[in-house]
Amino acid sequence: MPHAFDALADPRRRAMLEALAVQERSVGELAELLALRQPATSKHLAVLRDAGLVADRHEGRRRIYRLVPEPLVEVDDWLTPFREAWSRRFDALAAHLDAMEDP
Amino acid sequence: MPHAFDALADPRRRAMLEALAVQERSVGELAELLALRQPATSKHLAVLRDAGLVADRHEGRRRIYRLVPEPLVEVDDWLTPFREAWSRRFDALAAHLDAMEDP
DNA sequence: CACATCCATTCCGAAAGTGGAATGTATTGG
DNA sequence: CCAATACATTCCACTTTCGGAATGGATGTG
Repeated sequence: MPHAFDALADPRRRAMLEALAVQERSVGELAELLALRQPATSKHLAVLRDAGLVADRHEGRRRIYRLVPEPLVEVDDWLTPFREAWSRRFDALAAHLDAMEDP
Repeated sequence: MPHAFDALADPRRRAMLEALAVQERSVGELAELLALRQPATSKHLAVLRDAGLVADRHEGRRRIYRLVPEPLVEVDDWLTPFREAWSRRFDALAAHLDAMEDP
């Protein structure tokens, strides 16, 4: 089972997640949205499912995929130690701008 | 030039960024920290550099790498539309727990 | 000026990711 | 029951990625 970061490396898979964040969708709808063929779409969805980022249910002969946001929370948590690093940057920039305004 | 998400897919590169978030380090120090050989370390650093996640400067015959957090801000921004999705989940969970406490 | 150190780069071979075509399976419609 | 629809899966070629070994360049040291 791969990590969420592995699944997020592909831009089409990120686009799938963006689409699923709006509403759940079938494989065919996702394929049309991303201009992908059906097998490629199913394979990308399998990667997302293995990473726990999507889940699916059956509805007639269609398969409806929905977003599972929990792994993205882990990504968000991973970013936490870095937020301090870039807030330091913004603080430095703000101080610099203040110094420019103050003659 | 690859996207930040491509660089983040590898766990060792993520560990490098974590180490560089604490302080800047030379290639040799990173190699020892991650138990990688020097060429492998340099290659991973090249990926991070191409993604704009690190920068380097020369200090004698050593090369010192430092974190460049800006691309991580983009990752953070990408997560924004999803935060609503998982806050909805937490709200639903909280409501559920409230209902359990309330007989 | 040798010689060692620190690192980037190149050249392999192995492994993994990706798309297309074909095939298999379950469900629906006639 | 038979054909069509909606997917998943398998097989195959192609490309990319990755590590190790070897090499080369630049900077110190004696």
